[in-house]
Amino acid sequence: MTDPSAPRQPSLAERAMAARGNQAAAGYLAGLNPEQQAAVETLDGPVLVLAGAGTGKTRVLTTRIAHILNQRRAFPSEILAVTFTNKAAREMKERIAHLVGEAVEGMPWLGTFHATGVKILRRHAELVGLKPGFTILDTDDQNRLLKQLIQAEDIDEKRWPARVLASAIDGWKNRALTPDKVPAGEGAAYANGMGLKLYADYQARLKVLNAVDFGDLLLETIRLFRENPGVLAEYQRKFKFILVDEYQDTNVAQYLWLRLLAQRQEGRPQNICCVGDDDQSIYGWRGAEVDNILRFDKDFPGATVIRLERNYRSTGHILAAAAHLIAHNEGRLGKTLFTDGEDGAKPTLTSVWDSEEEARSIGEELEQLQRQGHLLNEAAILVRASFQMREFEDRFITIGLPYRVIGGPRFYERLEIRDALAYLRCVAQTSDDLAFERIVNTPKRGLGDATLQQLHDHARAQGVPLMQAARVLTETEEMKPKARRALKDLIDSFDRWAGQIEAMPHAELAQLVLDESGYTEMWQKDKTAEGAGRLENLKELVRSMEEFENLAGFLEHIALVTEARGEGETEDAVSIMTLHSAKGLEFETVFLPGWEEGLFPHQRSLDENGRAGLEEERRLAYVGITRARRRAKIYFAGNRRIHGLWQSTVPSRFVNDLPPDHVEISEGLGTSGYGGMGRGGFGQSRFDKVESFSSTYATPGWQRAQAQKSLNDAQARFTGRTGSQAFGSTYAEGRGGFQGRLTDRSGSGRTIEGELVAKSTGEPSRYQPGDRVFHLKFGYGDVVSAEGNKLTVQFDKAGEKKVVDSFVQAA
DNA sequence: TTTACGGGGTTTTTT
DNA sequence: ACCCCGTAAA
Repeated sequence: MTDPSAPRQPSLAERAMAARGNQAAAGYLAGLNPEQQAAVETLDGPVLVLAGAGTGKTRVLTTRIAHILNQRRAFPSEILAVTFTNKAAREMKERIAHLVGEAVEGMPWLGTFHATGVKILRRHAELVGLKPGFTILDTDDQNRLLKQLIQAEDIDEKRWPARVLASAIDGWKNRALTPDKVPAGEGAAYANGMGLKLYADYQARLKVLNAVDFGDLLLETIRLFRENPGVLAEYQRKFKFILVDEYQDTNVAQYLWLRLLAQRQEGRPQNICCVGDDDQSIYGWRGAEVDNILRFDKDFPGATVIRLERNYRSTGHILAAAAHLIAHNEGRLGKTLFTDGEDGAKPTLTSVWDSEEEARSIGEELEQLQRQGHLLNEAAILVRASFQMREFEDRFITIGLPYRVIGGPRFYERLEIRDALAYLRCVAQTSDDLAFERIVNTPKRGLGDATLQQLHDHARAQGVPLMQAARVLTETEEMKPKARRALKDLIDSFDRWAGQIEAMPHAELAQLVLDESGYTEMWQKDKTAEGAGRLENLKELVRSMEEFENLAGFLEHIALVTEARGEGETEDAVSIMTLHSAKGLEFETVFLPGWEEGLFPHQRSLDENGRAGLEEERRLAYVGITRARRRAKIYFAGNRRIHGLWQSTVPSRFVNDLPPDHVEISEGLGTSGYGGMGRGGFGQSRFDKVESFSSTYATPGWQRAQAQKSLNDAQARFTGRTGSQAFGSTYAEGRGGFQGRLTDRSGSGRTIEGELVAKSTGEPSRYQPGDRVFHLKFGYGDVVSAEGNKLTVQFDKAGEKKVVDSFVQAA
């Protein structure tokens, strides 16, 4: 192992080359610390860069590529750089462009594992029994295909859902297990031993359909390499340098894929550089093997290991808290982050009564920060599970605080988008059976199961695609006249559209297809909020197509990319997302709610993976804290509604993993919280007082809460609040008859909201009771009352909600 | 073709 | 408690 503090002196030749009149040379290395510089300049042999959170990982990766190019060690086309997500690939590309300009355009091998896999596979498709135009199935296609196979085997779909099998197959593929390699025991687990057979059937069916799923993009490439050493050698020679981002997230298949490409050639070790952080491995549940990073130097003997521990992101106390927390994990390579920066504010720890108070507190802290000039864009709420998001959304809608939910349903996975894409796939490739099946009766054309079955039978008998079968059958008398006419119309339409591919811009063609097929109309008839939203999405889809060369190019792109290109999110809004999707991001202020046993660490993680599960959860906590630059705010509630039931909860063990010296116990909302909300009247005996209403709260949750009082007192000891205080403010609010009364009491609370609202619009409400309005999230509804800018609306679907009028439009 | 009911599930997510 | 899905019945 090379001592990172003593970077290798460049050879004379290297220095001469570097001096070759390149001004940028000095520039790109200048701002690096010694370890980063070593990571950039150690070009020969295997290198593992253990990059802690916020230590400049991406910078090292991109600078290293710039350095390779600058040193003329390889052409841009000879560098393989792989990431996990498109987002990471995009970011890397942008940052390299920053360093080396146009040269990045010559880097065709910078991309995700899967995109790289497709690229290789398309070139050699015939060698693995595919045709070059093979389609890439997504999860949905996969499920429908599996469902067919399950039905064919007469297996009870209820007991053995297709998606369970899909995820089993996925898991096998993550571990590079082809049907012949699956351990017998595992193969038997599904449907009394049918699992393995179904997996094999599925693979056979994919071949017939000339299709692959995501897992195959890697597995088939591995097979290609193994069965064709010549092809492998070609790529091994081609890739002079290999760089891998987030190495701790690689699964077995990706690992094998990399190993094949990185095999030593002619006795020389390969120039592979993997960057990762074992402490940020949070995807074990989807097949990531932390082990890959832990045993890197065994896989690549003589590897240089460089640790990046100087953190440029967070203040001292935040780092100390994160470091102390993660130190509770065993089985890590061990890094300790440090900073030369200021200590800053200590992370805060706040105990709240329930999730509602949690949302209210965070909302008020956000408003307070905003008044101090803090951008909402620079704040994020990171939750363990997505159901936690709703509470925040509800609260923020009520107080009119702009927010953004990151990572909801993906654009291309939405029903309407998938339908639209299926139409386009059929236009582009008449043999795409899965796409055809999807839209044959969408919108309803009276082409039901019976017709489809007929098509299937014929198609299978003749060995032709469904659309071809349909073409033949409509020429005969075998079908009912009604179905026959409908089907004929559809086929004719597809012929017509396909004839237009060359003749008109593909975005226009898409619009034409959607309109003429009746698909647009189908959603226009749907008057719910959903319908309107879906039409919006369809418009967005057509718009986004313009960025692509042609229809085929567009379809290839979306098969690999699940996110829509983000419209410039310009509005200042707080982000709400899961801890998982926060990896790689950073914010000035980070709120970490829900630190309770069972939720975080999640019970299921503990149940299913025991100690390993716990450690992964703890890494998740570590990821959460290290997202913060200046403020990290941790919360735990004493009660939380889970699956609709109130459950009393115990603070997370991670709370106790934090170093007391670096954490500040927060008094909740300070003055604006208990006192400021005008509930001071409850005073010291708040608990007793509420208790006297206990008949009103004779819910199981409340009873449990009372039984839990001693536990809460224990919490209170930790938070420095008395037990009764820990019971918090408003159990009653939002529940039945006390709502009005407590709302009245909270006059000062309304003032806070009033200020905010006044700031945002300054106008009296444009709406009156009885007005029909539309809300993006809740759909259509009638205004019940209007008070300033705040409306109470009875929504058709979502029930009565308080919203700020700028969130709705007249309907 | 729509609607009503029952049943099952309810952590994290990419490609 | 709620939501999604699929099936059965109108």
